[in-house]
Amino acid sequence: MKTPEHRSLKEKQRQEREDLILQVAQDVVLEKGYRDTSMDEIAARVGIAKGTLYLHFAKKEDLMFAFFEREMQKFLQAVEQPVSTELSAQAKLESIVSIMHKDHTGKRGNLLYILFNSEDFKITLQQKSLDTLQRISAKVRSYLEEGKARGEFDPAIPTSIMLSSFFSVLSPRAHRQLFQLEEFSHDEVMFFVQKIYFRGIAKPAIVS
Amino acid sequence: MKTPEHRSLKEKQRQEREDLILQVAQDVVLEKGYRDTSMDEIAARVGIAKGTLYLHFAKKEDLMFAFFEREMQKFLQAVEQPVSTELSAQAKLESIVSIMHKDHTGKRGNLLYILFNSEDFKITLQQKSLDTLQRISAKVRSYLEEGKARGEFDPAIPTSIMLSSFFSVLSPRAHRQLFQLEEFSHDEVMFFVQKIYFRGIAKPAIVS
Amino acid sequence: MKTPEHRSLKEKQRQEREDLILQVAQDVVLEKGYRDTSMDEIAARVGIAKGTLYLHFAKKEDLMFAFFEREMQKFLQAVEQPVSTELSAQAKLESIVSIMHKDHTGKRGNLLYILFNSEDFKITLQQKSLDTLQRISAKVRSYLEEGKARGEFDPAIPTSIMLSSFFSVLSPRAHRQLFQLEEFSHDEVMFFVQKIYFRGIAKPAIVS
Amino acid sequence: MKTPEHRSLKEKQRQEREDLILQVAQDVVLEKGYRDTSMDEIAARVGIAKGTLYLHFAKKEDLMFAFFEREMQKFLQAVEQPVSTELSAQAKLESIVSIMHKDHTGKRGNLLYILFNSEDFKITLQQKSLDTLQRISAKVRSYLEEGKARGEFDPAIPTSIMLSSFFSVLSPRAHRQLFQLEEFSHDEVMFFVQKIYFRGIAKPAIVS
DNA sequence: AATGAATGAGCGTTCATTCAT
DNA sequence: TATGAATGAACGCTCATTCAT
Repeated sequence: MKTPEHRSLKEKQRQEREDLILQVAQDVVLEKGYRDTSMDEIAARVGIAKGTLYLHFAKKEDLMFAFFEREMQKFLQAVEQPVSTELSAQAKLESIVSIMHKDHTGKRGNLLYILFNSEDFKITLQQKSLDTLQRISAKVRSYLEEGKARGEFDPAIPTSIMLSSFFSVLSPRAHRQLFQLEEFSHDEVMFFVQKIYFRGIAKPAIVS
Repeated sequence: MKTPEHRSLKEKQRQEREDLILQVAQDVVLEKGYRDTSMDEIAARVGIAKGTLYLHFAKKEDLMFAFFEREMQKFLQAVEQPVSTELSAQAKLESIVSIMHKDHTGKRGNLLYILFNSEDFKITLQQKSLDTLQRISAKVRSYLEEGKARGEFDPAIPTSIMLSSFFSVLSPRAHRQLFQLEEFSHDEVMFFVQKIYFRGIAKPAIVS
Repeated sequence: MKTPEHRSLKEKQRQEREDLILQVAQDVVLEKGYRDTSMDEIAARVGIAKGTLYLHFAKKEDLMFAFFEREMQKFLQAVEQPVSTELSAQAKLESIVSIMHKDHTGKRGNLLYILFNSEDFKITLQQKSLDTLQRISAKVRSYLEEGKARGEFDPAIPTSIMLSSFFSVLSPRAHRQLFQLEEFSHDEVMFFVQKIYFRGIAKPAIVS
Repeated sequence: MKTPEHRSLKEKQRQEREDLILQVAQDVVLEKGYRDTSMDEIAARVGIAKGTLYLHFAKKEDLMFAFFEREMQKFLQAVEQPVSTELSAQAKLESIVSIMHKDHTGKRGNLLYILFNSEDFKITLQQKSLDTLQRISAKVRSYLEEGKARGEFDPAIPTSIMLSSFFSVLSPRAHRQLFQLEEFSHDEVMFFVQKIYFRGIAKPAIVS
């Protein structure tokens, strides 16, 4: 007899397993990269048969994409969280940076980076909607524009270039070597990097 | 009869072929990425047999590494070129940036990026000496220190963090999307990015 | 409480489901062929779990064989239907041809053909009794003999060869290309094919 | 040093191996059918590595198609051999039948039949040109038309239907059971089958 | 030294069959 | 009894590497 309890138990177990698969996949991808991560190895590490993997994800790419999308969605949600309009544009952007760096081990950032740059995965990424990524970009862009309008940021610098620089210099991946060296704490690094970035885009004082 | 001349002639030919192989490998990797570059294709494009490739490089990774190393050496030589000591630290760093971007198509930058991030190659790279990369870093670091000493750059920001930011925000790859969109020219982009970076690390004017 | 009624009710339901499975299997095999018919799809279309399929048929081949056998039985029954003895042998054979072609879409004929020629199924077919097929053959053979005895058919042609020719030229599958082209109607095609066949085996007029 | 002799020796060996592969493939397909013939098994039986198979044929289908096309080409050539115009249409068609039955074991006929009817292979066949098949058909059709014009065959029967019947009743496959039973010799069977067919399509004597 | 045919481990994916529930 | 999640052997195909010539 099927009761809702049964169903939800099954569903819960299924979800747990799916999470485990994604977790293991993440580990392997971090170790070996996208191409060298085989479905065999993921299955073996999870402790299930290869076929079982395919009950959860129809293709290798789907597995990887599931992870990627899940993370990006979390990011998007955090980014689109309503923020007090009284905050400065810089403060709003800093809150986004802090979301990006929430994961202290940097695992997530590394993983997204690997997937984002993987030769094969790029195709999947293009096929599937880039919507989430674009919405994230759009939010950052809107804060940059707002900062310009408010006189915080230099209107002479194109917003696109500010945006591109934002993601390149403030992403967790960019400074992973520093984090590993442990010369500085994660927070210290980010404090200085943000200092550099926000000074860099700041509206220059008027020199008479 | 084997004479030294013979030997060196042979040796010269061998060297030339090796260069050709590396050149071709570069082209193919740029077109297809690391994993989709097959030894077959390299051999075919060079016009030699696949076996001959293996007389020069025992493994695919070795070939790629040789190539990577060669590019880094070129870069290092350019970077270590003596520069007029009268130049500002910023000017010296800008000349390094211009070396990084010398190649307008971004070929070299892309290539190094692909290899540097390539999944299997990472391991090779870690095993082999990172000496060349470190010497390049050291040079940039020395200019940064010099800038601090001269009062150009903010001594409050750790040099390591300046260095890490330098490579993340000023590398050709970082802004490849902008280059592709062709909203801005390559030079425009680099002009603004450098503006951001150097303002970002500049010694702040004393506020009384 | 298990009563005979219960048993037979259950048994009846079981039988109904088995028929449904066979019916569905037929549809899928016709659409996709033997090998591309998966147990998954059959179960899904029937609306039962895959495991349940295996309570009825231990192997895929068994299911297919059951189905094959059922069709052949239907055919045999039709063929063995008593016929007026006054009919000519040719008329009797023509009624068998019309049974073979009864189904205008050629469904049954196609199906038997697919199974009969299907690669893996061949083996099963050989292992299981070919009894039904032989009884059908025997009936046709008896009509051919009868026709010879009556002076309708040429006694100089061995009956085996007439039989073999009967099934090869009069089977629905043989002329499927013609049916598809729709240059001729199904009935037209069969009219002419039978004309060819029966003229071919007819007792020749005595040439003085 | 490469001499023409070397090349041609290599080429000869290659050709021999290719023939061997096709031979083995034929055996396996005859035993197991198209789908159940695995590249692994072919390689194992030939005594080469699986990869080597792919040096000769890029896809499983290509291997099968190579065989199919080769046989059909042979057939076409024989069929298009110039024939004395003085021969009757029937004699011309009989010579085609004798070509079809040249292979006494019937192996070739069976193989072509299996391929021609294989669910997967059909696609390949449709993609590749059906030119050869059509040219063979065209030849037979032209002889049938000729026979009608000459008063040999019945003009009341559509040529398409004669053609379809020709291939269904006169193909080696149609009577394979008879050949196996060895009740009659191959030639006897064909003698009678042709008798049936040609009588069947003959122009009827005028009945006054 | 140079060749390129041959190798075979490895890949992603499928699906008939099993079995704990 | 009925389920459907889990299995794992098998498939077609690729390609870095080897080795007889």
